[in-house]
Amino acid sequence: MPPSHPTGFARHDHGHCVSNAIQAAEFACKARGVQFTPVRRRVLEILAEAHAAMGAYDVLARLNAEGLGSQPPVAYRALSFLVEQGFAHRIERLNAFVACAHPGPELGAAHSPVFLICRVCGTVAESEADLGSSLGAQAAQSGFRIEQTVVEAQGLCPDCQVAA
Amino acid sequence: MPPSHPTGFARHDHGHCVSNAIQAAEFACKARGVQFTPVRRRVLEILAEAHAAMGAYDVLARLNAEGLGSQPPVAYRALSFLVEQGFAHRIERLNAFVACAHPGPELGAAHSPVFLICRVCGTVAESEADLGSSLGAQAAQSGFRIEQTVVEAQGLCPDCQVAA
DNA sequence: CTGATTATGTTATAACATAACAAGTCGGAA
DNA sequence: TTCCGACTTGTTATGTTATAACATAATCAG
Repeated sequence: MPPSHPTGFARHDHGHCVSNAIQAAEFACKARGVQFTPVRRRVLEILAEAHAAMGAYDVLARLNAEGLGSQPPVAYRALSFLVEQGFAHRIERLNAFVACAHPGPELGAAHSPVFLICRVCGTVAESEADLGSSLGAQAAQSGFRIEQTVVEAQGLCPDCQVAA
Repeated sequence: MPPSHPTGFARHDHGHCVSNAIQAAEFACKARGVQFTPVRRRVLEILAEAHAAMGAYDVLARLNAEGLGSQPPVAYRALSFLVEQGFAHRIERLNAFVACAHPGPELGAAHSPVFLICRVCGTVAESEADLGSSLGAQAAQSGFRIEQTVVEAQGLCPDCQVAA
């Protein structure tokens, strides 16, 4: 993917947002006493740079090219770690992964993100809309206790609407 | 799965709800001028009887046992048809399929269902909660046009909460 | 009947994911 | 220092989910 990509479909300084994400993750790892190893760091960088959903095998190909691992488990382990720590998210719909778009100091704090996926360009935006709470209330009425929510909307991003 | 399963986690007459679903689908297919072939009918029956999410290969195994097809594309084509027509839904989180729980005359009318997935027993309930509209409004503010929404919540159903 | 359309059968392979075990790394306790 | 234990990575093999591509058969309108 070329530089200068949308987050929430707005232009931004991309190199800056990548280094932000890495720093925030590094900080969070120290605070939690978990290791931010070279493979894990590099995978997060790759995701953040792409700024789009990437399949595990796409990530693996990049790692491989850099000598950081050549077998699927290497990529899946790093991705699982990043998802567990809240540094990245899995997009079920695409069998793919994206860097978390909210790399603040509270990175990884439980949030139930909403993803907007453009079906043309594949860009994924992480929206702030919090549906989890209202959904939880509704579900509680039927006696169901929600632990985790996946919300993924597919459609057309602003740019691709213009192009069409 | 054994008989007598929950919908929305409430007991109900299961045989009745299966035949309901089939009749509604048959009616809808006539109205739309599409074919409700034996394979498609049988796959919908299998899903409705299971009343839980089934993988494509589980469905295929059943078809195979009945001489209705032995190769993956047979199952995937039937499932795609059912999903397109709104007779069934795909659960992204599980890579699996369920019969639509709302087999009324307007079967397949665009609804953006919310699924409650029990992580213990695997039962899937289709909730009426409509988050799609509020989400669409939010997304519109950022210029994104939503065409389809997936909402899947994982947690504990009433029965499994008691058991725990 | 004929040709267009739609559905199914079949082979092969692509794409996604994990089990299981070996080997290396690193910090702290003895 | 040396050992141990926890964690991470390397590697092989395999399991699971999904589709491309092409051949055959059923259906239907004209």
